[in-house]
Amino acid sequence: MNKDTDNKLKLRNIKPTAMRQLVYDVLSKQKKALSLIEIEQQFENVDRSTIFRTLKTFQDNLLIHSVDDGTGSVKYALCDEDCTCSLNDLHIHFLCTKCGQTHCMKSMPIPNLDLPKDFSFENANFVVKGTCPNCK
Amino acid sequence: MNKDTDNKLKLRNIKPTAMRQLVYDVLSKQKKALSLIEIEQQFENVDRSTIFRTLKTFQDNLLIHSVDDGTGSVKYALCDEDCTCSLNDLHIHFLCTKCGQTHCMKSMPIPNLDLPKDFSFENANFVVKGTCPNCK
DNA sequence: AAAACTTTGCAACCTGATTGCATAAACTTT
DNA sequence: AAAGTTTATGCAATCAGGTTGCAAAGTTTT
Repeated sequence: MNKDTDNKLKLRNIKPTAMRQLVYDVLSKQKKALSLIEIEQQFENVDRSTIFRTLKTFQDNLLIHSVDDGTGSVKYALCDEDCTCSLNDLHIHFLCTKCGQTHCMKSMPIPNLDLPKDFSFENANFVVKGTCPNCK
Repeated sequence: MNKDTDNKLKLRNIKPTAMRQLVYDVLSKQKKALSLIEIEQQFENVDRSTIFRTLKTFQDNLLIHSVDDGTGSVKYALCDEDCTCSLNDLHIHFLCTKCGQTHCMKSMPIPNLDLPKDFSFENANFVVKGTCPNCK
């Protein structure tokens, strides 16, 4: 029962159940973004749908954001504490084609775009693929 | 038996079977990118796996490119005639959140990026979401 | 036209995501 | 603190898109 985790959840108006604390802790221990399955594998006997719903709750409350990196499974990563999941918080994600890890490039915001007339910008998913420093 | 389609396929070293001509024609009639399922629905009695393999052949031979727009189904669109599916040919795709259509923004190349040291750039998928002119 | 290769159709399967429903746990209200 | 209400969890089942194995049909080569 981690007091710190507890607070992080409460700050986002998420009732800190045991399950949620566990999932939060898994995410916070990782620098990379994790898939539902990867999170599931961190536990022995936790049901997939529970984690699924936990992640949904987290995402609805802006505690985490998701990335579709094109590998077929959506990845999840903690947001920064001041994140509101709005345009300013969008950033590039990097998928290493060797180790398969997906990194949040929080220092690289999605670039500004001049969309053609009458196209509106709401959101964006920008995934760069290549080799990460570890696999170089 | 369309002579023109026939040539387009041959130019890419694809044997122009009836099936392939049909799939090509469906793609060329559309401005937007189409999913496997959407293509399947254009026909009465064509097997999904055949279309799947047709698309694979097309993609292997650089006749089409695919986009993962995050909707859960990969979309396919014809490449330009001079496309080599290399970095220069990468462009932004736009997913309209109202009509669900995915457009190739061929006039909008993927912007240049300064990746942190030791990250290499191989490829990128940049999908912008918003409202398209039709749905405005 | 026989042999060799390619394409197609069918059925089956896989994986990740998602839902329905019943039980369990946590809050509320009296 | 008991009864009632809401919320969270676990299990089983389902769904959708993607993908493969295999045999039949169609092509090409010899």
